[in-house]
Amino acid sequence: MDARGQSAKCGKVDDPRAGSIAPALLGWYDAHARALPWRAPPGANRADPYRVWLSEVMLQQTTVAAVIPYFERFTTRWTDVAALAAAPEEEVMAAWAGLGYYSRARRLVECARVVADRGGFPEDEAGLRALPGLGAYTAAAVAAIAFGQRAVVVDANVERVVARLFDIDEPLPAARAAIREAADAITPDARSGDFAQAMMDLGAGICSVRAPQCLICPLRSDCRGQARAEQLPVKPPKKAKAQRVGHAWWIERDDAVWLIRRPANGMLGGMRALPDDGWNARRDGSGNAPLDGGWQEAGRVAHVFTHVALDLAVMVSQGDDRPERVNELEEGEWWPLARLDEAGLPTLYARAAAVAMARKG
DNA sequence: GACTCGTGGGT
DNA sequence: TACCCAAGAGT
Repeated sequence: MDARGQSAKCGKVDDPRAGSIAPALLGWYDAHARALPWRAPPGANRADPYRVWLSEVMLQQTTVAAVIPYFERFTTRWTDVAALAAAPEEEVMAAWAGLGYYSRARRLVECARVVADRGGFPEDEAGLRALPGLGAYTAAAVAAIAFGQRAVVVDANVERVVARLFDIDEPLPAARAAIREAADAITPDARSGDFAQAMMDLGAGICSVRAPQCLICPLRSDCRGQARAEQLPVKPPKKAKAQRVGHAWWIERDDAVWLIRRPANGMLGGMRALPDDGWNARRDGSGNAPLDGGWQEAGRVAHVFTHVALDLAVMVSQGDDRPERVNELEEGEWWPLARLDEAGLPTLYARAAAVAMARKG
Protein backbone atom coordinates (compact mmCIF):
# COMPACT_ATOMS: atom_id res chain seq x y z
CA MET A 1 0.00 0.00 0.00
CA ASP A 2 1.68 3.20 -1.06
CA ALA A 3 0.35 6.19 0.75
CA ARG A 4 -1.41 8.20 -1.87
CA GLY A 5 -3.01 11.55 -1.67
CA GLN A 6 -0.98 14.00 -3.58
CA SER A 7 1.30 12.34 -6.10
CA ALA A 8 -0.38 9.17 -7.34
CA LYS A 9 -0.98 9.13 -11.04
CA CYS A 10 -3.32 6.39 -11.98
CA GLY A 11 -6.87 6.82 -13.21
CA LYS A 12 -9.32 8.69 -11.11
CA VAL A 13 -6.64 10.18 -8.93
CA ASP A 14 -6.35 12.94 -11.48
CA ASP A 15 -9.98 13.78 -10.90
CA PRO A 16 -10.10 17.36 -9.62
CA ARG A 17 -12.71 16.41 -7.06
CA ALA A 18 -10.54 13.77 -5.44
CA GLY A 19 -9.12 16.13 -2.85
CA SER A 20 -12.38 17.83 -1.90
CA ILE A 21 -14.53 14.79 -1.19
CA ALA A 22 -12.87 13.67 2.04
CA PRO A 23 -13.02 17.06 3.78
CA ALA A 24 -16.69 17.46 2.88
CA LEU A 25 -17.51 13.97 4.06
CA LEU A 26 -15.53 14.26 7.30
CA GLY A 27 -17.18 17.56 8.09
CA TRP A 28 -20.55 15.93 7.65
CA TYR A 29 -19.46 12.95 9.77
CA ASP A 30 -18.34 15.19 12.61
CA ALA A 31 -21.86 16.53 12.81
CA HIS A 32 -23.90 13.44 11.95
CA ALA A 33 -21.99 10.29 12.91
CA ARG A 34 -24.16 7.57 14.35
CA ALA A 35 -23.44 6.72 17.95
CA LEU A 36 -22.66 3.00 17.88
CA PRO A 37 -21.47 0.85 20.77
CA TRP A 38 -18.18 -0.10 19.09
CA ARG A 39 -17.25 3.44 18.15
CA ALA A 40 -14.89 5.46 20.30
CA PRO A 41 -16.66 8.29 22.11
CA PRO A 42 -16.25 11.72 20.50
CA GLY A 43 -12.79 13.05 21.26
CA ALA A 44 -11.11 9.68 21.63
CA ASN A 45 -8.77 9.04 18.77
CA ARG A 46 -8.95 5.29 18.54
CA ALA A 47 -11.43 2.64 19.45
CA ASP A 48 -10.55 -0.60 21.27
CA PRO A 49 -9.18 -3.02 18.62
CA TYR A 50 -10.99 -5.94 20.21
CA ARG A 51 -14.32 -4.18 19.96
CA VAL A 52 -13.62 -2.93 16.46
CA TRP A 53 -12.64 -6.39 15.27
CA LEU A 54 -15.61 -8.07 16.96
CA SER A 55 -18.06 -5.55 15.54
CA GLU A 56 -16.61 -5.79 12.04
CA VAL A 57 -16.91 -9.57 12.00
CA MET A 58 -20.47 -9.38 13.30
CA LEU A 59 -21.33 -6.75 10.72
CA GLN A 60 -20.23 -8.88 7.77
CA GLN A 61 -23.42 -9.12 5.69
CA THR A 62 -25.42 -8.27 8.79
CA THR A 63 -27.38 -5.16 9.67
CA VAL A 64 -26.37 -2.79 12.45
CA ALA A 65 -29.70 -3.31 14.20
CA ALA A 66 -29.21 -7.06 14.29
CA VAL A 67 -25.64 -6.78 15.54
CA ILE A 68 -26.07 -4.38 18.45
CA PRO A 69 -27.66 -6.77 20.99
CA TYR A 70 -25.14 -9.50 20.12
CA PHE A 71 -22.27 -7.07 20.44
CA GLU A 72 -23.49 -5.97 23.86
CA ARG A 73 -23.85 -9.54 25.07
CA PHE A 74 -20.47 -10.61 23.75
CA THR A 75 -18.55 -7.68 25.18
CA THR A 76 -20.26 -8.06 28.53
CA ARG A 77 -19.50 -11.76 28.70
CA TRP A 78 -16.03 -11.64 27.13
CA THR A 79 -14.52 -8.27 27.89
CA ASP A 80 -11.30 -8.70 25.93
CA VAL A 81 -9.70 -10.92 23.33
CA ALA A 82 -7.99 -13.07 25.96
CA ALA A 83 -11.34 -13.85 27.57
CA LEU A 84 -12.82 -14.80 24.23
CA ALA A 85 -9.78 -16.91 23.42
CA ALA A 86 -10.29 -18.83 26.66
CA ALA A 87 -13.96 -19.55 25.98
CA PRO A 88 -15.05 -22.99 24.73
CA GLU A 89 -15.86 -22.78 21.03
CA GLU A 90 -19.23 -24.37 21.70
CA GLU A 91 -20.25 -21.56 24.02
CA VAL A 92 -19.28 -18.89 21.54
CA MET A 93 -21.18 -20.67 18.78
CA ALA A 94 -24.24 -20.84 21.03
CA ALA A 95 -23.94 -17.14 21.80
CA TRP A 96 -23.80 -16.46 18.05
CA ALA A 97 -27.01 -18.40 17.42
CA GLY A 98 -29.50 -16.34 15.44
CA LEU A 99 -26.95 -14.03 13.90
CA GLY A 100 -26.26 -16.25 10.90
CA TYR A 101 -23.20 -17.21 8.85
CA TYR A 102 -21.96 -19.43 11.62
CA SER A 103 -18.51 -20.05 10.22
CA ARG A 104 -17.84 -16.52 11.45
CA ALA A 105 -18.24 -17.69 15.02
CA ARG A 106 -15.80 -20.56 14.65
CA ARG A 107 -13.24 -18.31 13.00
CA LEU A 108 -13.83 -15.69 15.64
CA VAL A 109 -12.63 -18.10 18.31
CA GLU A 110 -9.77 -19.27 16.13
CA CYS A 111 -8.71 -15.69 15.55
CA ALA A 112 -9.02 -14.75 19.20
CA ARG A 113 -6.68 -17.59 20.14
CA VAL A 114 -4.10 -16.55 17.57
CA VAL A 115 -4.26 -12.96 18.73
CA ALA A 116 -4.10 -13.85 22.42
CA ASP A 117 -1.09 -16.09 21.79
CA ARG A 118 0.80 -13.38 19.97
CA GLY A 119 -0.06 -10.80 22.60
CA GLY A 120 -2.36 -8.55 20.61
CA PHE A 121 -3.66 -7.73 17.18
CA PRO A 122 -1.29 -7.00 14.33
CA GLU A 123 -1.50 -3.27 13.66
CA ASP A 124 -0.96 -3.33 9.92
CA GLU A 125 -3.35 -4.35 7.19
CA ALA A 126 -1.29 -7.28 5.90
CA GLY A 127 -0.92 -8.77 9.36
CA LEU A 128 -4.63 -8.44 10.00
CA ARG A 129 -5.46 -9.93 6.63
CA ALA A 130 -3.66 -13.11 7.60
CA LEU A 131 -5.96 -13.72 10.58
CA PRO A 132 -8.86 -16.18 10.31
CA GLY A 133 -12.10 -14.53 9.29
CA LEU A 134 -10.51 -11.28 8.15
CA GLY A 135 -10.77 -10.70 4.44
CA ALA A 136 -9.80 -7.64 2.44
CA TYR A 137 -12.60 -5.52 3.84
CA THR A 138 -12.28 -6.37 7.52
CA ALA A 139 -8.50 -6.15 7.56
CA ALA A 140 -8.64 -2.68 6.03
CA ALA A 141 -11.42 -1.57 8.35
CA VAL A 142 -9.63 -2.69 11.52
CA ALA A 143 -6.31 -1.22 10.36
CA ALA A 144 -7.95 2.12 9.70
CA ILE A 145 -10.45 2.34 12.53
CA ALA A 146 -8.52 0.70 15.35
CA PHE A 147 -4.95 1.56 14.41
CA GLY A 148 -5.18 4.78 12.45
CA GLN A 149 -3.53 3.28 9.39
CA ARG A 150 -4.41 4.55 5.98
CA ALA A 151 -6.33 1.73 4.32
CA VAL A 152 -8.77 1.59 1.44
CA VAL A 153 -11.91 0.22 3.01
CA VAL A 154 -14.37 -1.09 0.45
CA ASP A 155 -17.64 -2.66 1.46
CA ALA A 156 -21.02 -2.63 -0.25
CA ASN A 157 -21.71 0.91 1.02
CA VAL A 158 -18.46 2.22 -0.36
CA GLU A 159 -19.07 0.43 -3.65
CA ARG A 160 -22.42 2.10 -3.96
CA VAL A 161 -21.26 5.57 -2.94
CA VAL A 162 -18.19 5.45 -5.18
CA ALA A 163 -20.06 4.01 -8.17
CA ARG A 164 -22.43 6.96 -7.92
CA LEU A 165 -19.81 9.61 -7.22
CA PHE A 166 -17.86 8.57 -10.29
CA ASP A 167 -20.82 7.39 -12.33
CA ILE A 168 -19.32 3.95 -12.81
CA ASP A 169 -21.85 1.94 -14.79
CA GLU A 170 -19.84 -1.18 -15.46
CA PRO A 171 -21.73 -4.09 -13.86
CA LEU A 172 -20.50 -5.74 -10.67
CA PRO A 173 -18.41 -7.66 -9.98
CA ALA A 174 -16.24 -6.50 -12.90
CA ALA A 175 -16.56 -2.90 -11.72
CA ARG A 176 -14.74 -3.63 -8.48
CA ALA A 177 -11.33 -2.79 -9.87
CA ALA A 178 -12.44 0.66 -11.00
CA ILE A 179 -14.37 1.22 -7.80
CA ARG A 180 -11.41 0.32 -5.67
CA GLU A 181 -9.14 2.62 -7.63
CA ALA A 182 -11.57 5.47 -7.19
CA ALA A 183 -12.01 4.71 -3.50
CA ASP A 184 -8.24 4.77 -3.11
CA ALA A 185 -8.11 8.14 -4.81
CA ILE A 186 -10.52 9.76 -2.38
CA THR A 187 -9.23 8.10 0.81
CA PRO A 188 -7.32 10.64 2.89
CA ASP A 189 -4.03 9.95 4.63
CA ALA A 190 -5.38 11.27 7.91
CA ARG A 191 -8.56 10.00 9.56
CA SER A 192 -8.99 7.18 7.06
CA GLY A 193 -10.87 5.23 9.72
CA ASP A 194 -13.35 8.04 10.21
CA PHE A 195 -13.53 8.40 6.46
CA ALA A 196 -14.45 4.73 6.08
CA GLN A 197 -17.11 4.96 8.75
CA ALA A 198 -18.42 8.16 7.23
CA MET A 199 -18.79 6.43 3.87
CA MET A 200 -20.75 3.69 5.57
CA ASP A 201 -22.98 6.11 7.46
CA LEU A 202 -23.56 7.98 4.24
CA GLY A 203 -24.38 4.76 2.41
CA ALA A 204 -26.71 3.63 5.17
CA GLY A 205 -28.62 6.85 5.62
CA ILE A 206 -28.30 9.10 2.57
CA CYS A 207 -26.79 7.26 -0.36
CA SER A 208 -29.12 4.33 0.18
CA VAL A 209 -29.83 1.52 -2.26
CA ARG A 210 -33.33 2.77 -2.95
CA ALA A 211 -34.51 6.36 -2.84
CA PRO A 212 -31.19 8.05 -2.10
CA GLN A 213 -31.47 11.46 -0.46
CA CYS A 214 -29.33 13.37 -2.92
CA LEU A 215 -30.83 16.72 -1.90
CA ILE A 216 -29.28 16.57 1.54
CA CYS A 217 -26.09 14.73 0.59
CA PRO A 218 -22.87 16.46 1.66
CA LEU A 219 -21.25 15.22 -1.57
CA ARG A 220 -23.96 16.29 -3.99
CA SER A 221 -21.84 18.95 -5.66
CA ASP A 222 -19.13 16.36 -6.34
CA CYS A 223 -21.41 13.55 -7.51
CA ARG A 224 -21.49 12.66 -11.18
CA GLY A 225 -23.99 9.84 -10.91
CA GLN A 226 -26.73 11.81 -9.23
CA ALA A 227 -29.03 11.75 -12.24
CA ARG A 228 -29.21 7.96 -12.16
CA ALA A 229 -28.08 7.26 -8.62
CA GLU A 230 -30.66 4.60 -7.98
CA GLN A 231 -29.46 2.64 -11.00
CA LEU A 232 -25.91 2.45 -9.66
CA PRO A 233 -24.04 0.28 -9.12
CA VAL A 234 -25.27 -2.07 -11.84
CA LYS A 235 -25.73 -5.54 -10.39
CA PRO A 236 -25.67 -8.95 -12.06
CA PRO A 237 -28.92 -10.93 -12.36
CA LYS A 238 -29.69 -13.13 -9.38
CA LYS A 239 -29.84 -16.87 -9.44
CA ALA A 240 -33.05 -18.78 -8.86
CA LYS A 241 -33.45 -20.14 -5.35
CA ALA A 242 -33.62 -23.90 -4.85
CA GLN A 243 -36.56 -25.33 -2.94
CA ARG A 244 -35.91 -28.21 -0.54
CA VAL A 245 -37.89 -30.34 1.87
CA GLY A 246 -36.70 -32.01 5.04
CA HIS A 247 -37.78 -33.45 8.37
CA ALA A 248 -36.66 -32.76 11.91
CA TRP A 249 -37.48 -34.98 14.90
CA TRP A 250 -38.48 -33.82 18.31
CA ILE A 251 -37.36 -36.59 20.67
CA GLU A 252 -38.40 -35.86 24.21
CA ARG A 253 -37.95 -37.71 27.48
CA ASP A 254 -38.03 -36.62 31.11
CA ASP A 255 -38.48 -32.96 30.29
CA ALA A 256 -35.48 -32.97 27.99
CA VAL A 257 -35.06 -33.02 24.22
CA TRP A 258 -32.41 -34.78 22.18
CA LEU A 259 -30.13 -32.29 20.46
CA ILE A 260 -27.25 -33.02 18.14
CA ARG A 261 -24.38 -30.86 16.96
CA ARG A 262 -24.18 -30.40 13.23
CA PRO A 263 -20.96 -31.18 11.36
CA ALA A 264 -18.54 -28.30 11.14
CA ASN A 265 -18.95 -27.81 7.40
CA GLY A 266 -22.08 -27.02 5.48
CA MET A 267 -25.21 -25.19 6.46
CA LEU A 268 -25.52 -24.25 10.13
CA GLY A 269 -22.16 -25.92 10.59
CA GLY A 270 -21.14 -26.60 14.17
CA MET A 271 -24.48 -25.54 15.59
CA ARG A 272 -26.77 -27.44 17.93
CA ALA A 273 -29.88 -28.67 16.18
CA LEU A 274 -32.71 -31.16 16.21
CA PRO A 275 -31.93 -34.49 14.56
CA ASP A 276 -32.98 -34.28 10.93
CA ASP A 277 -33.12 -36.38 7.78
CA GLY A 278 -29.99 -35.04 6.14
CA TRP A 279 -31.53 -32.28 4.04
CA ASN A 280 -29.03 -29.84 2.59
CA ALA A 281 -28.81 -27.12 0.00
CA ARG A 282 -28.39 -29.59 -2.86
CA ARG A 283 -30.70 -32.39 -1.81
CA ASP A 284 -33.97 -33.10 -0.06
CA GLY A 285 -33.91 -34.99 3.20
CA SER A 286 -34.42 -38.77 3.16
CA GLY A 287 -37.55 -38.63 5.28
CA ASN A 288 -36.19 -41.50 7.36
CA ALA A 289 -36.71 -41.20 11.10
CA PRO A 290 -33.68 -41.78 13.35
CA LEU A 291 -35.65 -44.35 15.32
CA ASP A 292 -39.02 -46.08 15.33
CA GLY A 293 -42.01 -44.36 16.80
CA GLY A 294 -45.47 -43.22 16.05
CA TRP A 295 -44.33 -40.09 14.34
CA GLN A 296 -46.74 -37.36 13.58
CA GLU A 297 -46.26 -34.04 11.89
CA ALA A 298 -46.60 -31.26 14.44
CA GLY A 299 -46.28 -28.57 11.84
CA ARG A 300 -44.00 -27.15 9.21
CA VAL A 301 -41.41 -24.43 9.18
CA ALA A 302 -40.87 -22.53 5.95
CA HIS A 303 -37.41 -21.07 6.25
CA VAL A 304 -35.62 -19.08 3.61
CA PHE A 305 -31.83 -19.06 3.43
CA THR A 306 -29.74 -17.03 1.03
CA HIS A 307 -29.60 -19.67 -1.67
CA VAL A 308 -32.22 -22.21 -0.69
CA ALA A 309 -35.76 -22.25 0.68
CA LEU A 310 -36.50 -25.11 3.05
CA ASP A 311 -39.83 -26.61 3.98
CA LEU A 312 -39.12 -28.47 7.21
CA ALA A 313 -41.66 -30.89 8.66
CA VAL A 314 -41.41 -31.08 12.43
CA MET A 315 -42.13 -34.62 13.59
CA VAL A 316 -43.17 -35.55 17.12
CA SER A 317 -43.97 -38.95 18.60
CA GLN A 318 -47.36 -39.73 19.99
CA GLY A 319 -47.92 -39.92 23.71
CA ASP A 320 -47.48 -43.59 24.61
CA ASP A 321 -45.03 -44.37 21.90
CA ARG A 322 -42.10 -42.34 23.05
CA PRO A 323 -38.69 -43.26 21.71
CA GLU A 324 -36.62 -45.07 24.32
CA ARG A 325 -33.77 -46.62 22.43
CA VAL A 326 -31.47 -43.67 22.59
CA ASN A 327 -28.46 -45.75 21.67
CA GLU A 328 -29.74 -45.91 18.12
CA LEU A 329 -29.33 -42.18 17.80
CA GLU A 330 -26.35 -40.28 16.56
CA GLU A 331 -24.24 -38.57 19.15
CA GLY A 332 -26.05 -35.87 21.02
CA GLU A 333 -27.28 -34.77 24.40
CA TRP A 334 -30.48 -34.53 26.39
CA TRP A 335 -31.16 -30.85 26.76
CA PRO A 336 -33.54 -29.72 29.54
CA LEU A 337 -36.63 -28.09 28.11
CA ALA A 338 -36.50 -25.46 30.83
CA ARG A 339 -33.21 -24.21 29.41
CA LEU A 340 -34.00 -24.61 25.74
CA ASP A 341 -33.41 -20.95 25.05
CA GLU A 342 -29.79 -21.43 26.15
CA ALA A 343 -29.11 -24.26 23.72
CA GLY A 344 -27.98 -21.90 21.01
CA LEU A 345 -30.26 -23.24 18.31
CA PRO A 346 -30.00 -21.40 15.02
CA THR A 347 -33.24 -19.78 13.96
CA LEU A 348 -34.45 -22.63 11.76
CA TYR A 349 -34.34 -25.12 14.63
CA ALA A 350 -35.52 -22.62 17.19
CA ARG A 351 -38.61 -22.24 15.03
CA ALA A 352 -38.95 -26.00 14.70
CA ALA A 353 -38.69 -26.36 18.47
CA ALA A 354 -41.37 -23.73 18.92
CA VAL A 355 -43.66 -25.71 16.62
CA ALA A 356 -43.08 -28.89 18.63
CA MET A 357 -43.59 -27.18 21.96
CA ALA A 358 -46.78 -25.50 20.77
CA ARG A 359 -48.07 -28.88 19.66
CA LYS A 360 -47.62 -30.23 23.16
CA GLY A 361 -49.68 -27.38 24.52
C1' DG B 1 -15.21 -15.59 -11.17
C1' DA B 2 -18.80 -18.53 -9.27
C1' DC B 3 -20.68 -20.67 -5.19
C1' DT B 4 -21.67 -21.39 -0.50
C1' DC B 5 -23.12 -19.64 3.71
C1' DG B 6 -28.39 -16.94 7.78
C1' DT B 7 -31.33 -13.84 9.17
C1' DG B 8 -34.60 -10.06 9.73
C1' DG B 9 -36.26 -5.74 8.03
C1' DG B 10 -37.74 -2.87 4.24
C1' DT B 11 -40.61 -2.04 0.14
C1' DT C 1 -46.41 -11.17 -1.77
C1' DA C 2 -42.00 -11.75 -3.31
C1' DC C 3 -38.41 -9.90 -3.75
C1' DC C 4 -34.06 -7.09 -2.17
C1' DC C 5 -30.31 -6.58 0.74
C1' DA C 6 -26.83 -5.81 4.74
C1' DA C 7 -19.69 -2.98 7.56
C1' DG C 8 -17.97 -10.42 3.23
C1' DA C 9 -14.94 -14.61 3.73
C1' DG C 10 -13.49 -18.92 2.14
C1' DT C 11 -13.25 -22.36 -1.24
